Amino acid sequence: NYLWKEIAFSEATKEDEERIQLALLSEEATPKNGDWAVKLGINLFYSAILSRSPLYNKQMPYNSVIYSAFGCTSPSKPLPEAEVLGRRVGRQKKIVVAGKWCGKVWMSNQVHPLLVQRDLHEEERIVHAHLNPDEEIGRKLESRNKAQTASMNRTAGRKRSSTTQRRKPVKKLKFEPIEYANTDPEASEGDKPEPEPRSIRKSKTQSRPTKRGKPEGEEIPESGSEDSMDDKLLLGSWRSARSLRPGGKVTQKAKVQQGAAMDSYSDDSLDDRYDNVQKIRSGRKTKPEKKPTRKVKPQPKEIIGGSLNDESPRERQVEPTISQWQLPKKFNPVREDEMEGGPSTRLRRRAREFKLAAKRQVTSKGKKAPVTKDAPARKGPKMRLPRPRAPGTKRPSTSHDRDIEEEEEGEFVCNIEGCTMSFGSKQELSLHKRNICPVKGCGKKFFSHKYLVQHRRVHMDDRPLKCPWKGCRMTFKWAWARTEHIRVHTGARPYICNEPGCGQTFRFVSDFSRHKRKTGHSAKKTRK
Amino acid sequence: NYLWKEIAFSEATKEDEERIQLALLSEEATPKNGDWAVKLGINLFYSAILSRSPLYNKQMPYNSVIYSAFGCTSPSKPLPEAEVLGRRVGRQKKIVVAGKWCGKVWMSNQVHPLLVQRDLHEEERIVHAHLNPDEEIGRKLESRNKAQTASMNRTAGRKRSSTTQRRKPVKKLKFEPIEYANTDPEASEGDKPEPEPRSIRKSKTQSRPTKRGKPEGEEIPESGSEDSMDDKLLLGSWRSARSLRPGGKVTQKAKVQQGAAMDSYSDDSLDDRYDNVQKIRSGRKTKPEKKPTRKVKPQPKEIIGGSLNDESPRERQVEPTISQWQLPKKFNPVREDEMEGGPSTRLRRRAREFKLAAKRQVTSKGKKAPVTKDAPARKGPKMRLPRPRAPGTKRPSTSHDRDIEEEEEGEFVCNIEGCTMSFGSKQELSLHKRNICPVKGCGKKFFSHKYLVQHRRVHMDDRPLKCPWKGCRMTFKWAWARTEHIRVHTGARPYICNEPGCGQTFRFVSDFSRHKRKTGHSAKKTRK
DNA sequence: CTTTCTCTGTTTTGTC
DNA sequence: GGACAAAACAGAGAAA
DNA sequence: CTTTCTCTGTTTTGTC
DNA sequence: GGACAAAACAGAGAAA
Repeated sequence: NYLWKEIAFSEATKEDEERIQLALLSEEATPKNGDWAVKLGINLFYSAILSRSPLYNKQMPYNSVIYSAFGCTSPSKPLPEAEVLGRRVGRQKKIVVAGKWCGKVWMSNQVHPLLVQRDLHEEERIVHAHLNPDEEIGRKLESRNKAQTASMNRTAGRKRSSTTQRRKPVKKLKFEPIEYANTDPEASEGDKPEPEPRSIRKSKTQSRPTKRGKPEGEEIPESGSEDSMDDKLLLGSWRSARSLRPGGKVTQKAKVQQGAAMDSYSDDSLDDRYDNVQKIRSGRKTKPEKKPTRKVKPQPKEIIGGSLNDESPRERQVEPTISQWQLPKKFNPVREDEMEGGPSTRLRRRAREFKLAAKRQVTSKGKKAPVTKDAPARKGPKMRLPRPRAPGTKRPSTSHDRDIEEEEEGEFVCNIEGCTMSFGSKQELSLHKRNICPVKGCGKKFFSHKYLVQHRRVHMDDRPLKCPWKGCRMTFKWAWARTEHIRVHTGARPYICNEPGCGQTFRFVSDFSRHKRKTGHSAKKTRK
Repeated sequence: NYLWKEIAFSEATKEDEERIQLALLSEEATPKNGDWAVKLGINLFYSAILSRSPLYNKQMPYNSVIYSAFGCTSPSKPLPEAEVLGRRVGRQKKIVVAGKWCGKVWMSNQVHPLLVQRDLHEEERIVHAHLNPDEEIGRKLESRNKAQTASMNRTAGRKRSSTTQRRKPVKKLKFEPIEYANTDPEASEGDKPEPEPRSIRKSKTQSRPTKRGKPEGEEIPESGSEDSMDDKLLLGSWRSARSLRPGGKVTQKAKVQQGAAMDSYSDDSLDDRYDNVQKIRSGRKTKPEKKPTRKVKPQPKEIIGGSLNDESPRERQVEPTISQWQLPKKFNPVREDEMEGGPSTRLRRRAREFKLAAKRQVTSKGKKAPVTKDAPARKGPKMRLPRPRAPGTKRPSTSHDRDIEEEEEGEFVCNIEGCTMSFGSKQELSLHKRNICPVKGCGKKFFSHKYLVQHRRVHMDDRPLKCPWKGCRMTFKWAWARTEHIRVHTGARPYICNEPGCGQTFRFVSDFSRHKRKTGHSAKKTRK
């Protein structure tokens, strides 16, 4: 029973604004909509509703404009139009560093570029400049309909019934969402690794070798440093065949280059790099590989003694000592765990699962594996000081010292297809060949042997993928985690429910998938 | 007017506990003490007081035992003795992941090993196992006085008057604090770099070359990969002479190795690695190098256009685009800044200083520096795709892609003593030689030319030093920051005021130094 | 105001 | 179609 | 319970 | 003593 006016928000009177504010309180006003803005990844109404809750204002970085327009202030005291030539004034107490902390606080100062108020020309430029993968499609829309986008934030707050398209882009918008919802073409591109000049991808040339799974000519050091690129991070009992085969010893040179590829964004590039994993010492029982808690376990005396006795003032390093504190599980003498092959499910079970898996773990604990005797005590110094050096020479700097453990161990090499992993004990190799992670306390079983290699990163501390956002310190083990994380910065909500009349948007696959599961919406895939 | 009982806390009656609780509320009960516990880095009384404030319980990770004993619960309802064989039960809702986030939340679940309750034998083992640099001296004390430590948390809550030493360690404790206060011998060791096999330290052999500051025989690629180790991170206009001289071009190989030394803990090892810095384009005015804000600046159209036009679906990368969003300052056409040499103070001025420095910055903006023309537009694609590659070959994975910028630019090489830096413009070199940071918006002046090289890391996003704590993701640019951060985990408070009767402890130099400044305590240095 | 903690330019310490 | 890598999904799950 | 966001084992998509 | 690197200091300053 109200005749909707069609005016730009900037021209709205106080009365209009009050009416908008009231509309937001209405019961019928559900936060799901089919607005075209949603198709761009911005649910204005939804955001406006949330903006009125003090709980959520920090969680809407990209919605600061909406927030200032429809936020918690009482309708009678409309917020000042805070936009001056694209800069917001006031409001924020202090200019928050972008990415100082990549948490809620951090985000509260960012504005989605599509929401930045400015004149149309500037708008176009910024939109172009600020594109990111998740907004790619949005940008295409944008360039076709600048005027619309520029005035976008003035159309917020209308009722759902008025959200059907009133401007030119109508038809295009109707079609675009399909692509927009599920493709991040450039994010994918961004994750592409720098191809190794030649020698890295040789796994392709090795067509199912039946014995030892190792192609010939592999260790030819033709390309020198590049060739040893993926022999980095030689942690513990797993290591790549290449570093192993030539002499059974990893060269110092290879060690120096360990960190070389640390920071490529490619998920896959990890595969080559994670050719090593946390050390497993079958002679000692370890705690389940779960996050350390404050519980401190008693530890065998002689081990600690050995570690401490090593301290010559010059040679002793801080990391090994600290590591021992951090990782009491490593030396945990408790022996009640049993292993009989880990679980194998489509989905992870976490935390609780770990404990169970740990119980099931490790059958033959009596037999000592080769070369595992006094390793723990010698570990620190050994790994930090590969060999005595002349005074005045620098040690080659190894990367991620805390993650690197010595690469002695017996040679139990996997002979499966393209697999080049080796282990310190027959048992570990056996588990590995049955697609079971041999890490103590893990014991998970996988459908794919290939994945087993990637799985190792779960047990390592390295997080080689970095958020590309300036100043953001977030790091990741998985490319997908990074891909989705970036949306925290961009504010993109690329998942849009196709259900007629729903139009809910989601920033993360997981939430979209839950939505579909619960509501039954969008049974068919949005994409293709 | 109360006769102090000397009983173990575990044997205290409810009445005793109530009395203790009340004592904590007393006005005379000041949080500074000279208790022996303080000498061990733990101020029990102080902690007990703080533990009663809900504001602080999260900030006392290492004090959870104290917290549960003297915390906020009302005296009439004494907390359950929550320690069972060294594991705390109840209280904590869930086992918090150690280091999932290295913030307040993270720490709230840790217990200082010296506070863990268990039998004496276990205690000894744990204390040894959990040593960290800052606790080194404490450990020595500890091993001499096990019994004392084991019962430590039962002696809390007494009045100050009773804190003078009642047990054997008295005399030793009187002497130890001197060393304990200021030395972290092992933390220092931990930060030692891995020395480069030979070629890195050659700056020593180059004794004050007068022209171009470059020793002969430098570019001999004898040690191959090791030699190029410190030519990593060739960002922008600064780069090391070594990568420059051999051919004026950085080899792809060198690039591949960029990340190699990323994670050594050495502060100094950074020096060799940070031979490059953010790109400065003298042809364009940039914003002061300060943390990005949400303000989005209008940008020159042609630049954006150039950037966007580059997008072939395969070649376009995500990082460059995002970088442009993140770094609008890079393209900021505002031209009001002036440069006339930065400030030179003993202490940093931050934030505000930046703005001032920016104003003073950059004198000769009219002259175009060589080779700076269209760099911005081409930057992204160029740096991501050093050259066309055959399909199917991987790109060499560069580390920290977001930090790397192309290394074209003119050759303005510093000829100062051991300096090997080069710049894209005469102006930049000139500033550099006057010990002024040529980064736009910085312009700080330094006392030491050497430090200028280290200073570059301030302008880079890389944080190659990692917290060695298991699971902690904190990263640092400065070794000292890391060294002090580790105390967050260990709970160590190695700074102890020597003023008779004061005995206050501090975890960070800064706080200690403020204490001394304000109180006049400990005018003479604690250490030697 | 407080406490906790990080950043960084200069000073101090340590080593050769 | 096959093989393979890259990307995405879909759940679990932590945190507030 | 909610929303926001990360982790990871498997599935889907893309490329050759 | 000198030169140099490594460590520490001492302030600023952010955050709660």
